[in-house]
Amino acid sequence: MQLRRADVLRGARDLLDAEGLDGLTMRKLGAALNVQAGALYWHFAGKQVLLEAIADDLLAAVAEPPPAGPWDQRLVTLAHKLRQALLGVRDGARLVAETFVTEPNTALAGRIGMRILMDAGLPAEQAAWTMFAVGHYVLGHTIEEQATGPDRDAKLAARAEGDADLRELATAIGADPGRRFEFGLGLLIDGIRVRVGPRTPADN
Amino acid sequence: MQLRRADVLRGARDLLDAEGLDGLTMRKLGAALNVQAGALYWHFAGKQVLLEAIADDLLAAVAEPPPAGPWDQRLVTLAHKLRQALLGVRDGARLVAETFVTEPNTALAGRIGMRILMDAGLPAEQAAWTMFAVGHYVLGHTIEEQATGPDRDAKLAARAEGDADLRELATAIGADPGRRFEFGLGLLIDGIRVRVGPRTPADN
DNA sequence: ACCTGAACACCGTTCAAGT
DNA sequence: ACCTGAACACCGTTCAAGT
Repeated sequence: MQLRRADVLRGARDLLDAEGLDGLTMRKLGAALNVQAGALYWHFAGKQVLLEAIADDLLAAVAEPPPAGPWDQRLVTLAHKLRQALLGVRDGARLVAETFVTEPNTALAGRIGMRILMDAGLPAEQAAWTMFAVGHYVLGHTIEEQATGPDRDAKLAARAEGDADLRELATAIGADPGRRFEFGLGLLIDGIRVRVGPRTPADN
Repeated sequence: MQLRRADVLRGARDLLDAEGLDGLTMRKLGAALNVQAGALYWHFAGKQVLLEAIADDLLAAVAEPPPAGPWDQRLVTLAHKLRQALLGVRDGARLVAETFVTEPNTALAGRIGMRILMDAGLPAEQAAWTMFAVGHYVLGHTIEEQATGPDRDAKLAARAEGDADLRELATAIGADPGRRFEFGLGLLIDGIRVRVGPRTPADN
């Protein structure tokens, strides 16, 4: 049974989950698919291209617009879908960060967010810049969230000895990432609201 | 003349600027310092440790608090210093993203931001979470900003054919990164203001 | 204390040759 | 059309041995 492009993609995702981004090598991927490493180059032009394909695959779920509703709710939904997409595979955020806006689906996600904000009354440029800000926040947050901290929290805690502020910081980073994400997203939404103007009853 | 730890660090930074993160290898670094690659392991336990040292070095400038003043102004100053620090070397943001909160100076920067916000009246946990959000935004933005787009803008522009929204997005990403950064930071600041409460004359 | 030389176990990528 | 085998030019890391 022959290898198809989709098989390579799925194998790469599995290997990524198992070994992390640094452990994902063409040779291991070949072995996992019972094929020589060189054979992969028939399906993908190079490792970089393969990584981009995985990244784009990951973001496919973000390519369709959230259901109608008030702009802030729609935007929150979009941001959550983006985070969930990045969390869909180990080191997903780092992977996307290294290929970023190149892929079709990233652009589509940006397009959708822009529409939401333009419908809310923002001019095109502001809408675009706002989406960049939201995207950057989500990406930064998720990279940190996925940074495997086997010793990370311990290291920070060790350094926090005798420094009340650092102790507080260490505790805060140990909190549920989902709630932290929500909080930061709320800051952005409130900031956007200042520019959009308060909701009117007509928005429903 | 013997090699000192600081020489290795400086050499690594120079090589990073010249070759980028992917081009920074122990062997090339050795060659640049007129030394065998193995010799570097006397000064640093491994490449990872060296990278972390560069990252921490980069963030040293952020470790001291901005001058007194209104909280929003101080926070903006801090965020700018952070961005400038990451821009201090090629791929600086990606580098820091891969080692993140582990380093002393990152923690110190967080501590400083926390103090600013607590002085402004925020409870400790909210102050910490707010700083994470600001940090994640800055990191995400700067990663994108440094993503060498030799073809990136061109790729996006090509895909934008016949899609007015995508064209708008492509134009917006071509804008001055500094102004884009400012805009997104402004969103966050405004969001924080909602929680801190409006400035009073006593803040000066 | 600091470095060399040489090895070990890996990489990504290419490409003739096979089927 | 799809893959093997084998090579090429690299990696990070270790470690005896030198000075």
